Amino acid sequence: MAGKPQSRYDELIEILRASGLKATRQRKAVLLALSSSDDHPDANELHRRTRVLDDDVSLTTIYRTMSELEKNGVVHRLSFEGEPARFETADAPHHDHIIDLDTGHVIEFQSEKIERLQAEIARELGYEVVHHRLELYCRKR
Amino acid sequence: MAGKPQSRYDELIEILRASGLKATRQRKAVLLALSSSDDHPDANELHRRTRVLDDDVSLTTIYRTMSELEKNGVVHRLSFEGEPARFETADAPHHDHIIDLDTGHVIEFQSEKIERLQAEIARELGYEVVHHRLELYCRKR
DNA sequence: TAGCTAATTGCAAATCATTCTCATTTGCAT
DNA sequence: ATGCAAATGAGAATGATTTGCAATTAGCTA
Ligand SMILES: [Mn+2]
Ligand SMILES: [Mn+2]
Ligand SMILES: [Zn+2]
Ligand SMILES: [Zn+2]
Repeated sequence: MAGKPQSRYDELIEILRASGLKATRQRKAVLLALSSSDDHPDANELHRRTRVLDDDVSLTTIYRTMSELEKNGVVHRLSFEGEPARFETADAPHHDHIIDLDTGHVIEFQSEKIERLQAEIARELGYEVVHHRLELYCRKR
Repeated sequence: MAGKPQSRYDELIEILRASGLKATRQRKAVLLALSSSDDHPDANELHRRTRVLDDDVSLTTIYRTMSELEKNGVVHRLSFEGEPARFETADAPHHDHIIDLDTGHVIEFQSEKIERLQAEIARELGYEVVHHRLELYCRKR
């Protein structure tokens, strides 16, 4: 019986185990790299960041790990217009994104009202929202 | 001086001309195929439908025409999770989409409230919404 | 109507992101 | 320490979309 995780490192191992995955050297590095990121890296960028921590992790493993963790709700896959997929850990509370069309910067926001309206609209049509995607492509005013 | 378009056919020609494009046999066929569709075909499906009208149009031209018309706001490109891009004419009033996760069916909806909230949120952050994307991935309840 | 020319087209090759194959390695339960 | 299913890296494969280029054509002008 495992006790409470004693360190960040043990925490990562626990997250992986909880997802039914072996806590490999590579996965620990990828997950540490992603959870240390406060932005939304794509696979290549995440690969670069992971290599800083452990230089022997392949891009293939980045993709595989993201897919596995996505299945288990540990990470979210974002796909903005015409760009390769980006990733973020799913530990922060739900939010949606504003994409600055000029700079490419991504800003997060939350709107309880919008969330409620979405559910309402779906319900009226006989549906229940499993998940959704809301992106605002904007320009500074 | 061109008068009012006399037929559906002339209408298409006019739309193309207004976009600064030559009204080629191929483009007329693609645009007719798309504007006759009441769903959201992807490039291959649109290619099939176009060939019914004119059997000599390449898939490349489908892609090129969609890109040109998208630039001119005549068509919208939709990209749902993990699927190839789909297209729709931009003549209908703005709406967003519900994707039935079980059947793949796409349902359209409009919510003036949500649209307003989006603009409001962006404004508060110093932005103005150029366009957005709202997709509800749902299941029947 | 004929001729001109830049725009357009089809085809094949190229790109790009992502996935798959498979031989080799490794985590971890016993 | 041992065994084996799971995981990994390298490279090939895939699928959607774009691009290069030589041949064709729309839409002027004369
Ligand atoms: Mn985010
Ligand atoms: Mn639609
Ligand atoms: Zn949301
Ligand atoms: Zn909308």
